[in-house]
Amino acid sequence: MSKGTTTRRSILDHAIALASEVGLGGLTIGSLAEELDLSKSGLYAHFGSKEALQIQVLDHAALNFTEAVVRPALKEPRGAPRMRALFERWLAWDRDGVLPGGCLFVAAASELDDRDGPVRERLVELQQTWIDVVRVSVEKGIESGAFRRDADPAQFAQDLHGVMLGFHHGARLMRDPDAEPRARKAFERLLEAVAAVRQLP
Amino acid sequence: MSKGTTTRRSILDHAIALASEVGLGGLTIGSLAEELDLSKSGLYAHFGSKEALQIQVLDHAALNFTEAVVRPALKEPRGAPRMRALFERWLAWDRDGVLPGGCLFVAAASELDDRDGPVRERLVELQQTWIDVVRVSVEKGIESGAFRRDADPAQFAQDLHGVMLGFHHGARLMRDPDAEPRARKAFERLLEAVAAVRQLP
DNA sequence: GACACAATAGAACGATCGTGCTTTTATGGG
DNA sequence: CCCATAAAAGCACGATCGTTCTATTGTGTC
Repeated sequence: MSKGTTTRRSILDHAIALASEVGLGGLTIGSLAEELDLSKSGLYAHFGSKEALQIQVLDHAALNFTEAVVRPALKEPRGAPRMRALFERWLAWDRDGVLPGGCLFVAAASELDDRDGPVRERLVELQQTWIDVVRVSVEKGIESGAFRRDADPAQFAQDLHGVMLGFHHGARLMRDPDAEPRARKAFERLLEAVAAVRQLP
Repeated sequence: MSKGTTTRRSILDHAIALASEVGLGGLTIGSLAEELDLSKSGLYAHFGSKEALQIQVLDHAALNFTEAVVRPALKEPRGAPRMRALFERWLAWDRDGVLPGGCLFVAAASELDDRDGPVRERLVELQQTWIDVVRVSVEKGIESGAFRRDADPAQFAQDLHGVMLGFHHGARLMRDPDAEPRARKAFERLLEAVAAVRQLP
């Protein structure tokens, strides 16, 4: 791997950590360069603009997210186990992942939700694929008979996302130690609502 | 009302609108002054520091929120009607209130959730009183017999907050027109779960 | 209408922002 | 080892940031 790619990756690693705390807009070339013992211009040359840096930060975080949350969860069997893996791995990612400020996308979502431009558009794309992962997982659960035929996958996706955001708010901002068990309880109730009635043997 | 109080209020009105779009950190004295045809120093003199401005912005928004959401809802009868009023009025406040960027506290929460200092502390206080409004409303519902005795008010508060955040994400960032009906459905399910079994006459 | 004082303006400060240009240093294939 | 090229540094730019100071304008009171 060439030198440039190595340092670029190192920059992005630090950048996603920093952005998870101060937001994508709070990211500054100067502070990032200082943290990495690089010159501003040296760092800047890797991206060409702050906007390009922000987009690559989102992409880099999405890659990490896929590896840490999505891919392992999709190896679980369809139905409840897969949903539970998605949920539990997201919890772990937000709670004690590499990002000190928790899930970067939670911060980016409310930061960019009423701004326009390419950064917002990229975030929407990434968030849509995440929503789709959940939605499709529910659909597969229905097909395999684990979930009720009348379950609403899109509804489940929004509900689950709400549980996650409620957890993030309770745990991160309010520092409520009960936020996590409550999130688990809420998740289990969502799951019960879509679970197929067990066939008596 | 003295001149100073008038302009101060006008400043705060514009500031909460601006902050709902760009965040509390994105607020700048310069842009705010320009929008109000004031000099930077003239505006600045009203607050003495940006931190003080941010705190007053939060307080001002909380006052508006109480008037628009909490107070009217608390006039509704205990139980489901009051909960529904809290929820519906919050929806309206986030959807088409005076703030172009939606609920300011949603933006502030994920912006400040891993920063320290007096602004964060003030936000936590305000958010706690909101959470408490929901929690206590459930408790009153239990006392009045409208809700099950084994309902968990704190759990309901976090769940409801999650539904709201899920709606905000779906509607604001994803611009999904189905986010609102889904949020309503999620709310009704929360309500059903705590509703007392109806007594047969 | 004069006078105390509140409200606003004006100008400047050091710092930092994103960005461009030029030069130096490091890398790696022939 | 040479040398084209990649990577990084150095420096400067205009703009804007929050903040402070002093001066000017406005308001309300006896």
